[in-house]
Amino acid sequence: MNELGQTAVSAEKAPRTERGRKTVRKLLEAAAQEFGTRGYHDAAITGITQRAGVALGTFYTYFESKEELFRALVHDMSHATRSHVAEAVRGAPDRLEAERLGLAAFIAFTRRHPELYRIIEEAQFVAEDAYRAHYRSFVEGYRQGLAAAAARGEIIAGPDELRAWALIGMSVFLGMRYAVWGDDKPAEEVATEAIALVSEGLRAR
Amino acid sequence: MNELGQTAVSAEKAPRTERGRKTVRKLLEAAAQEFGTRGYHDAAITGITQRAGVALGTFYTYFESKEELFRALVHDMSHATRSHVAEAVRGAPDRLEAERLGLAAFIAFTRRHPELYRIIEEAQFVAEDAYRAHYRSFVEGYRQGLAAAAARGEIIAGPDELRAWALIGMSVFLGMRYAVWGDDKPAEEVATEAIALVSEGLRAR
Amino acid sequence: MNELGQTAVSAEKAPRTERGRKTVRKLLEAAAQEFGTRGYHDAAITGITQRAGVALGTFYTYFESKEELFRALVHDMSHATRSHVAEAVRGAPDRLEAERLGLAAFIAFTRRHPELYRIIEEAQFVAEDAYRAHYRSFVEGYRQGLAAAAARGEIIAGPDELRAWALIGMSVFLGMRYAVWGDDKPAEEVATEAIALVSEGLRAR
Amino acid sequence: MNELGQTAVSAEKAPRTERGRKTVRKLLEAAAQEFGTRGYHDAAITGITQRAGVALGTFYTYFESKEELFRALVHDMSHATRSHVAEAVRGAPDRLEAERLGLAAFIAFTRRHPELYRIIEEAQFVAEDAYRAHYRSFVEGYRQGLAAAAARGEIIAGPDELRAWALIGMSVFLGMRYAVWGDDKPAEEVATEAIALVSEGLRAR
DNA sequence: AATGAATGAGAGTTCATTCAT
DNA sequence: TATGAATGAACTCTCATTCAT
Repeated sequence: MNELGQTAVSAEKAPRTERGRKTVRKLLEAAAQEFGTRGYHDAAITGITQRAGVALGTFYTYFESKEELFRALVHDMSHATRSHVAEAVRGAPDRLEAERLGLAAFIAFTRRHPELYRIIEEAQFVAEDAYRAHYRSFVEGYRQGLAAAAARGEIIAGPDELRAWALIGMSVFLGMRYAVWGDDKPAEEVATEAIALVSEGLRAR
Repeated sequence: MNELGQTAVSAEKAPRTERGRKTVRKLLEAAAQEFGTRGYHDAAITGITQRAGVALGTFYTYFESKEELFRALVHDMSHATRSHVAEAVRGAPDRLEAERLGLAAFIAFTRRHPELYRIIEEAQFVAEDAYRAHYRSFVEGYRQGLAAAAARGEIIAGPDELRAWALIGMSVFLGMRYAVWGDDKPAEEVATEAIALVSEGLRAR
Repeated sequence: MNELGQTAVSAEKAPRTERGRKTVRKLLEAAAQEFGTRGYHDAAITGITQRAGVALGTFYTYFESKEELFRALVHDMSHATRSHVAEAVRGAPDRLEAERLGLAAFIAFTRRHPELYRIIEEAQFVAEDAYRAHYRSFVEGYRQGLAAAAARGEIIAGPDELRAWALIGMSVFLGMRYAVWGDDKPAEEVATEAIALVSEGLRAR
Repeated sequence: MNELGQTAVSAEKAPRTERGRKTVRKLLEAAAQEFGTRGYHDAAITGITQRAGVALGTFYTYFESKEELFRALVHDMSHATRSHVAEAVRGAPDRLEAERLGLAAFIAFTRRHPELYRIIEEAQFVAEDAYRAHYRSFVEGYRQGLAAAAARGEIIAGPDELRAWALIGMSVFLGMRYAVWGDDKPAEEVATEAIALVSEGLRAR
């Protein structure tokens, strides 16, 4: 979440001074709170500017519209989530361990930033293209990871894109259940149990 | 979708004649269209009543508010989805085949009724309790199925609730990708490939 | 309040059977409750028909409109109030005692039927002509009483109409204060003290 | 009536600039017209904003709701009425003359501002607490005046609160009859005759 | 760069009244 | 006589956006 503000606001409205950059950052942080807790439609521009401690008009000094800001936020958060997971995975000895570490990191991150989860998921109904772009990126990275692992013989070969969607769907729902709705199971444990499922499979031997 | 109207509207406003029941049904069908295509917030009561071919006020003869109707719809659709899948699974020779049949049915159903998918998922942001109730029911049924199969020795034992969440998350995302967003892979094939993943696992042997 | 239904509803809609008359009476009683407790604008026709235990449409079998019913009620209640006071005054030995008895009766009556007070006063804003007619009748009777008493030498002569308005205004406000808002002083006492004021006057002698 | 705007609107919505204060004043004046001539329920927000020459939304920049504005108006007008009467009474040689001057001023004021009379009386049915507060204040001032006069020996002793209610009721009804409904008797004359009644009393001597 | 007053389209909701049964 | 479904005009209130200062 320290990545907020990375996204370029429209050239026209980009802040030109340090003071301006600071205001933009305050607005983005306030917006993440407001959208995350009240949802896109109940969020009010005045709510955002009040949280940010600036006047209403200031919002439009830096953003074209409510939706544009929301998109910027989705973009930032997509990046934040994906890079957080990628970071956690780095240096894993093999793909299955990478899976486990990535999932654990995702659960833990979602637990710390549930508003981020909400914003991304709500994008499905507010800025569908941004939502699709998020998951396409996620899937593409995942797919490559699986393909490389299969090539290395660490996992069995299979339809990588579909497997990526399946594994991401699994992760998202586990995040919803064990990070957003409840925290009745440690992130590590959630990850270990879920990865056991997809590593070994269900079939009795 | 032929189940619409099952849900009791508030006793106060329940229709007392056949004519009334027919009107309620028309409104529910119209609402499914309107909410499904435009989303909750862009959907307008006038849009619903126009589709239904009744006057605006008629809506309020049978429903307390836009949100109450939405909840009724989520409830109906939750039921429709779950019973459709349950039906498809009936008579499967074993659990893994049941999984495959259930997933294929879910994908196919979602392909036929994408508005239903959208309504349920949007409930997350409009009527969260109804959304949670939907997935809790779904998970509970799933969990029992897994527990029974494990007891029969058809699948290996494991944390059934978590496995249920994982498998449902997988299904929902595959439905989104291969039913709502695209139909570039037959439902049967999606199901077969996904179930192969969770049956056999990823680990190379 | 047992006088309800005296007023003829419009000839067109007058009940023709005993059953019909009973329904009209139920509606009038229900309306007195509904208007008296909720006020004219918050009162709903459905509220009246529900209290009366009849269907909505039945209302329009006997009344032209909400306002017509309200007028009928004001008319009935004006009559009820005035005849109740007139009754109490009958047989008083002199005018000042008649004043006292009339005021005590008015306060006691208002205490038993605050909804009646409210309906008449609200008529000022809903059916002003009916309101004016009520007080004109009241004043006219009062004026005649004062004129006769002055002729008999029981009270000093003076501008009778104005004195009637003044005495009625006094009574209405005492009713509001000591019957509708609070009952912290017996009706008899209120009457005795108020009549002492207008009998003897304020001037120290 | 030149006191409009004294009442603080909710801190949240208070105008922060001179321009804003002017707009609030325009709205209050327009509202007094609209409520006074059409009554609370027939008054429309658009009617108020049109009279004020501002857009509809501007109303909600400064007021929470129609009712809140009405309450603000009742508050202002209560103050205006009471201070107008208090002003007229100042410097009266004795209490009975004060009564006469106060009543004459009240009648004359009501004749100039009948909408004010209507707004206060209608408050009984729209904002009863504000209505009660108005008369409680009025009575309290009155009661103190009577008690002081009795202590000075100008009037005979008696139950001051009840006498205050009685005298105010008398005044209000005389205002209704001789200021709002008709002006067929000069205010001075109304006051002189009415005060004669309560000074000397009715009893023949 | 920042402010906050002003705008007005648009939405949900109410409810007296009508009318077919 | 009684029912209750259907109607739609009317109204209050919201809030993203504009703009003069």
